[in-house]
Formats: sequence, C-alpha cells, structure tokens
Amino acid sequence: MQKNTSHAAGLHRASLRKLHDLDAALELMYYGWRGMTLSADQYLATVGLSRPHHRILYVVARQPDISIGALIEILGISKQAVNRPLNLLLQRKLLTSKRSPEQHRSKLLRLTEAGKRVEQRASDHERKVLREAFDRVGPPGAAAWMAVMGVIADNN
Amino acid sequence: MQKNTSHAAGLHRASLRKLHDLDAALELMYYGWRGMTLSADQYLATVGLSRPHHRILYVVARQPDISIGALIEILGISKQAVNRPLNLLLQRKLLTSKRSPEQHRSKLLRLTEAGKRVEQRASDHERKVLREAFDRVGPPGAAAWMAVMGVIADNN
DNA sequence: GTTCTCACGTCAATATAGTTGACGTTAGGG
DNA sequence: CCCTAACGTCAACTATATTGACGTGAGAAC
Repeated sequence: MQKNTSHAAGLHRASLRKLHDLDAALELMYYGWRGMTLSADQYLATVGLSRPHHRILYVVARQPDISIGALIEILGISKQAVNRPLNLLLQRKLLTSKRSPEQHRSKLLRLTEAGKRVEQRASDHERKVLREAFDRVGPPGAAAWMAVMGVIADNN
Repeated sequence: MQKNTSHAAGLHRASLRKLHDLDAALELMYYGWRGMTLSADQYLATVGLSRPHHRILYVVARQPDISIGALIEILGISKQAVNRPLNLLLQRKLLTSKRSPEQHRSKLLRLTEAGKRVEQRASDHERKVLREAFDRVGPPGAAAWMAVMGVIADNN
C-alpha cells in the first residue's frame, strides 16, 4: 500500500471549510496564479531559466532598447536583484546590451533571436492556459474577468 | 527636482506594448496577485510575519486539529519548508500543538485566540480587495471571474 | 516481549530570489 | 574644472524554498 506522497506537485486545490463567503475566491486567486505559471515554469526549467529571467525577457521583448534603469522601474525590484538574472541572459546570448555612442550612460537591452524564441515559448504556455479558460466562458465572461482583475490590480 | 525613485513599491502597472491579444490578461494576473496580497503583507509585516505564516494560519483556521502531514499536503510544500514558520507561530503562541494520548504519532495544530485574530485581520485585507472588485462588476461578473479562475487553477 | 519497519517530525546544508550597502564610472550643470 | 547625481556592478546578508540525513514512536511480525 503506497501512500500518495509522491505527486505533491499537484498541490491539492484544497477542500477547506469556508469561514467567509469570499474564501473560495481568495483560494482561487492563489491556485490560479500557480495554475497559470506552472507549465511555463516547467518549460523554463528545461532551458535552465526561471521566473525572473522570463520577466526580463517579457519586458525587453515589448520594449526593445530599454535601459536597465527603465527595466527596473517596470519590474518593481531593485537594480541589484535584476543584475544576476540579467547577466545570465547576456552570457547565454538571449539578450544583447549596447551603449549607443552618444548616450553612453545607459546600456540598451535587446533580445536576440534565441531570446525571442524562449520568451515566446514561455509566454505561450501562460497564454494557452488563459485562452482555454476564456474559451470556456465566452467573451462576456472574459471581459468580466478582466474588469475584476483590473480593479484588484489597482490596489497598490 | 526630485526623481521618483522612492515610491518604487507601486510597481507600475506597465504600459508595455502588447505583442499578443492575451498579453493584457497575462499582466493582469501578475498585478492582480500583487494587488490582492499587498495590503495583507503590509499588515503581516507589522506583526513580524509574512506570507508563509499566513498560509499556515489560514489552513489551520479552517481545519482545526490538523496534523503537520495534512497541512503539508494542502500547502504543497515540503515538510522542511513548513518547519521554520510553523515553529515561529508556536513560539509566538499563535498556534498550539498537542499530541492526543492515543494518537501519539502526529501533532494536532490549533489556533490560539491571538492566532485567530491575526489570521482574520490578514485575510480580511485580501477579502476587502476582492469584495470591492466584485461590487464593481456585480454578481454575474463575480461568477464569471470565479469560473475563469477555476479553469485556470485546474491547470496542474 | 522483542524487533522491524515506516510515517512523523527535526536538523543541517544548499539553492534561489530578493534586499541593503559600498563603490567605480559617466554625463552634465555650476 | 569639478561637483553632483544617475547608472551600473560587486559583495554581503535575509528569506523561502529545496534535498539529504537522522531521531522517535506506533503497529505488525515473530
């Protein structure tokens, strides 16, 4: 008789007793985040990267020639925290950094072709999960989801 | 002329160029998670606790006399990872652990009154954010949000 | 009753993602 | 020309997780 300690990765969308009417929603937010990022993280792990690397790739893909300072602003973490994953990406040639001759102060970041591929594949995993969910509820449901998330996201 | 490096905590719901139609949704998930947990985390910090402590308190509140093993199953992390925050909560007397005379093998966890207060206040911060968002879109929107998140959460 | 086994729980070492502090470099304004 | 402040890097530390090793106790085999 084997105990089921092995498949702990699935992490059990818990059937906890609900003390409040919004407890279910609260738990959904938690497991939703995990559900969206899980397959992307698994893919990233196969290429030796993780979430912070993906976040950098994601932003640079959408704003080529961004400076490190601007990148930091968007990511909301310290420049020192960005440094290590950023250097790994440069070293792996997923990113390039050049200083333009006249603006010598900041480095400008850009994805290489390999970097674009990784960014796209990782983000595709996340978008696939979202797409399936939106398909399940139709455009009005998707719009409602976006509206709710917009309000929640503005709580900063 | 002061540069705005100080309020970096607000982390800028970025106005990035959208490469795909679902990019906006993807970013909303990220900032939504942060938006929901931010005020709760700030409260927890004032009492010297953080997210893993809250997760433990949350589960124990909803399943009194839970064993450490069962707690681990629900949290989806290793028993070693649970150990340190759990011991802090015991030491701070926010949790009690007793071994029942006949089931001497596992410890049974329970919240103290102080533990209940902390759990409730932290979770209230999160529920407040959700409630405001749901109020903004009405019951059908809330239901749609739950449906979408349910599908996403099942991606494990 | 003794002993074997295994779940439960703890301790130690390591990895990863973040922080703050200190420092060199470069651009631009007195 | 030099002072200042932004940009970027290096080093040290903290927090949250991981895996591995180990002690303890309950229940079964004998």
